Amino acid sequence: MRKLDRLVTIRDVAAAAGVSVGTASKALNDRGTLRAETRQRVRDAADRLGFEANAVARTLKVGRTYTVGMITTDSIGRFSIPLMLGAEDALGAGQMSVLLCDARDDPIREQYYLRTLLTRRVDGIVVTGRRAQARPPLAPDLPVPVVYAFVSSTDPADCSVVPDEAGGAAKAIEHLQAIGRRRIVHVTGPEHHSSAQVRASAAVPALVRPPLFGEWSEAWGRQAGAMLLNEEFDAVFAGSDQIARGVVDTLRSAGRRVPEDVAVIGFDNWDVMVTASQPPLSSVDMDLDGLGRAAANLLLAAINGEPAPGRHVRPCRLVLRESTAIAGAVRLG
Amino acid sequence: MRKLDRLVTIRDVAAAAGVSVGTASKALNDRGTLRAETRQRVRDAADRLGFEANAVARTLKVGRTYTVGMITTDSIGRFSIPLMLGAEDALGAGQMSVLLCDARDDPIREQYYLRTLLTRRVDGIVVTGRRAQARPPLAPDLPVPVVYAFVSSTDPADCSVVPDEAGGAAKAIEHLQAIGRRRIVHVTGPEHHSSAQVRASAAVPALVRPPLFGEWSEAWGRQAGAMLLNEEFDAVFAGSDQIARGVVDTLRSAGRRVPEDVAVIGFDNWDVMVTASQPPLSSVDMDLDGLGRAAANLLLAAINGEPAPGRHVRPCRLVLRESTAIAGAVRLG
DNA sequence: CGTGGCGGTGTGAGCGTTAACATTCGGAAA
DNA sequence: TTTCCGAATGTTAACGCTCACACCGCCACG
Repeated sequence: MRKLDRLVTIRDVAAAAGVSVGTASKALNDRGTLRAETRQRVRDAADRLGFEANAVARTLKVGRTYTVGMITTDSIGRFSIPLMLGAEDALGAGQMSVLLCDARDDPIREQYYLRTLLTRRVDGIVVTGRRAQARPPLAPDLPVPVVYAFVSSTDPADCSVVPDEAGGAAKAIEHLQAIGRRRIVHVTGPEHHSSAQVRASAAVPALVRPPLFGEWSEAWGRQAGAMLLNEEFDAVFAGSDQIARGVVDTLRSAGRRVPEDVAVIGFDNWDVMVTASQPPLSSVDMDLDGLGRAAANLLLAAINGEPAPGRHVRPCRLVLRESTAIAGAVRLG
Repeated sequence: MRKLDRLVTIRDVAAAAGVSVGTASKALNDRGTLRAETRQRVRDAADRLGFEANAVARTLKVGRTYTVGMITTDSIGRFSIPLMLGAEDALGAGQMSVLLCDARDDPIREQYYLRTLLTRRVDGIVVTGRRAQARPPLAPDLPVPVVYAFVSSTDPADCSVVPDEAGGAAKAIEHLQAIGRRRIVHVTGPEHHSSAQVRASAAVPALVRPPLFGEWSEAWGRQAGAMLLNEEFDAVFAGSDQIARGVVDTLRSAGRRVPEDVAVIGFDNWDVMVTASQPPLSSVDMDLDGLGRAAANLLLAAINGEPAPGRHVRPCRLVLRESTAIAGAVRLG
């Protein structure tokens, strides 16, 4: 009796327990008034038959899928992952499942996925990923709430949650100043990239020379380091950990000591870079995991009828390591 | 008329087109025999009303969800991502959507997700992630096919698809020998990790000294490099790109030239490491993307009633860069 | 002129579940 | 004894869609 050719339904359970489907439903969902003995009998039958309620049928009846779509605009990369995980975690706690869609920055793919998600009647959508600039809204007048995480929508009425990159940069600068550095330089990514711009703008009042814009790579960090060698400076604020590492490598092989001669702070707090660098890098952490979690919670709230439109800015955290550890200074992490 | 308080259903479309629901269904799905004019009229009505077929209802009727679950056993990391993307891509081409589950190597979470997926009536499940060893099956007697990607199941009857790590290691060794190196050393990850073991075993016949087991980190690479400095060798096969980079850094700062004095090959072909290293690293590529894609296709086949049980081994590719580029030798990618 | 066949369309059951409503039955109150 | 109430359970109509089948003309053929 254990094995059927089809999956076991609530009717099978009801029959096995000698009750009607309605009663079985009540017993399994703790609704209505039932004798404790009956309830138990139904549950035993369900266990015995290996019954798993069909979420599809339930969905059709009650109108909610308890599923959200997650569209990543850039190809899923180093930034999307913590975001996704944070979001997935927060959503899972809310009994939500996540449909994964990798749109690869291709508008056609994105629209295709959007239709798929709507067809599947997701309760909401979170859009994540890195972008050089804010992105246009997914589509106008969607029947479900949408939250943008890390990327922000160009429509200020959309709900976006983003890190306070300017604030993070400011923290980095302040720390460098706090350990006595006055001649700070900034080397970062491409000027057309809004992250590079925002971080640079926050840093510029404290800089001893104009920011060096380039790429987000270690190679560029090395190159910039070499360019700086005949200038006078005692601190580098880098736009990314990779850049920072490149800079550090060049400086050290040119005989400069880090942090004694030059203190260095990176950005992203990417474990691989930050710990492998010699010395380990102080860095600005955007708390992408928390960002994903926050986005998920905003989405859950919106689904429950309490939308929070607008740009939500979350603080960055400065993580200190040896690359800014001067004698007597605090050292963390 | 455009906006209803509820989503527009096929009845609305049928009514608007002046036909019955059955006819509307046929028109929208290209079934049965219909007058071209009728078909068009229905479609126009559907477009006009913004109709999106309810996949949930269809699923309930036809019994297939066109959804698969993807469970990552380790927390989603550097290895899972290309796997996931490859799988997602291949599945998407088969009209399948992917439910993402991050089990974080926690059996409780894994079972929870498994139940969720079964409840949602997924058509199949792919299990991905890195593991020190083969993992036990998800559960016995699942009603849907399961494919393990990268990890393999301890049950040989399960369908797993894994990279030919031994073959990859052999390729690395052969290449080193082909460029004339005879005194090869191997430094790799922890001995209890099956990847380290397998790769080392394949390399050991060609080695000039026993493999150095340690960690999967750059720091260990540096440490091992230092340990090797007073030995005689002309090539290093590293168990990972991070280790390789650590080794290279140490060797170079000790005055050894790479590749002239010592040729170095890494493993994983992780872009960030491989290109940032100086010189860029030759490396063994496990083609994780292809692995994910293959896993997805095996799953699709199994769903369509053509299971391919057993361990499927896929070849690795050697990617050559400057760290093994001796004068006159071929240089790629 | 009757009949069969076929193109075109409508009808209705059913997928598995839930929830509103109906029914039954025992016991307490009148 | 009748009546009524409430606890316990049964019945059934949805949810939106598809598919097998029924139906209805019309034309061709015998």
